[in-house]
Amino acid sequence: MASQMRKKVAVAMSGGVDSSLTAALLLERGFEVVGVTMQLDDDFSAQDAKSVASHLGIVHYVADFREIFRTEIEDYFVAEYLRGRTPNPCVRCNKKIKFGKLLDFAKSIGADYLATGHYARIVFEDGKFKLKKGVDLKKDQSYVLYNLTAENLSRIIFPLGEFSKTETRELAEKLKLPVANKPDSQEICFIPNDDYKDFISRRAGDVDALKAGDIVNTSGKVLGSHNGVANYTIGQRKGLGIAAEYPLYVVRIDVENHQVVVGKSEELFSDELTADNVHWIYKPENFPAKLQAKIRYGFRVSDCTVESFGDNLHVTFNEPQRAITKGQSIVFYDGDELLGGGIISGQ
RNA sequence: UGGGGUAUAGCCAAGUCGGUUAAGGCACGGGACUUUGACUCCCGCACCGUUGGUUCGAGUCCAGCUACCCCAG
Repeated sequence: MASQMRKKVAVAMSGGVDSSLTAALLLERGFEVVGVTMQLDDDFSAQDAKSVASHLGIVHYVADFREIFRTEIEDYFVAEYLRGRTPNPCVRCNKKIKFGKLLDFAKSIGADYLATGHYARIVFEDGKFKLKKGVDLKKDQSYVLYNLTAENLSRIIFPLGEFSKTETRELAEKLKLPVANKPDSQEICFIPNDDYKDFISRRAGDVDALKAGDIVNTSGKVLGSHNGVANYTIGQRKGLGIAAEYPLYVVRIDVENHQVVVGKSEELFSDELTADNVHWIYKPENFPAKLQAKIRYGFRVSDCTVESFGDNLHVTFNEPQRAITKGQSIVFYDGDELLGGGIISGQ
């Protein structure tokens, strides 16, 4: 009888500790677990994931997402930088790939759920699934998940949301997972050598945004030169090469004039911004709405007032925010619950 | 080619009445942090223009040289 069948869950296995432990935990909970590793580029190895899968005795698949990853993530990543913006590829990948394409794949192989090693929680409360911050606030990854839908939440499991990273490692050790001591992944997964500027120039070729120009202060005085506006981001300090009395930061990127504008740290603050590409898991019933928001991953939340204008949002912060950056995501919370977010379009 | 001034790390700049290890900031390099880019934090980074001299001892005094700056021509 089908009703006697165990629930089947597909676990996104990167080969790291988090996703490996995720699979192990779900197995312990009695799920039928299958592992899926996404192939995102040509230089790819599912070696670790396969060895973990075999260690756990589960079926393992490789899903070839190279093409969609290239067009939806890599191309987007490059295009945004060329516009003088700073994209967050992980946010988009979660939307388009992990909880888009991969979730579809999971369904296609008959899985009831998709599980990942994210540090965030899905809680059933008040008759609905809510996305909440991970218990370990230092490690909380809910920020990159704001594009999930309420419907998605009912099909996703984040077993690590209740754990701290240390607990994860200890458990992985205890379960003798082959990757228990593997270092955390970092940087942009599709960029080798950690050199995203090189990646952009190789992909973009000979374009204006990669041509040299002036670095100027807010009064327009030329202080130095840069090798392409696409190589800078708001709030950046390193790499300007300009000796001054105080540290200089990028305060504006002027693609039109090929200029990078720098100024003092104080000049980076603003208490408002606009956002588009807005997505609500649960849209507030009334606007303006008093919420908390994060301007970037790994940052603290700040109280703010959100107004909605058609497809756009206007956000006013109680406290000025430093280095509001176009292309980055602003994510809204009501306490521990993530309600939605959008992409910063201006300030 | 008369007079005056200054010469300390890539840049700016402290260096007392000469005395073990030459402040600091910026920049730069390395590391930590990090499923984005950044920020932040930690560590590193000078034989004091040059040549002699005076001193137990000189970046710190004296002289020559060199460079630059200013005022005069």
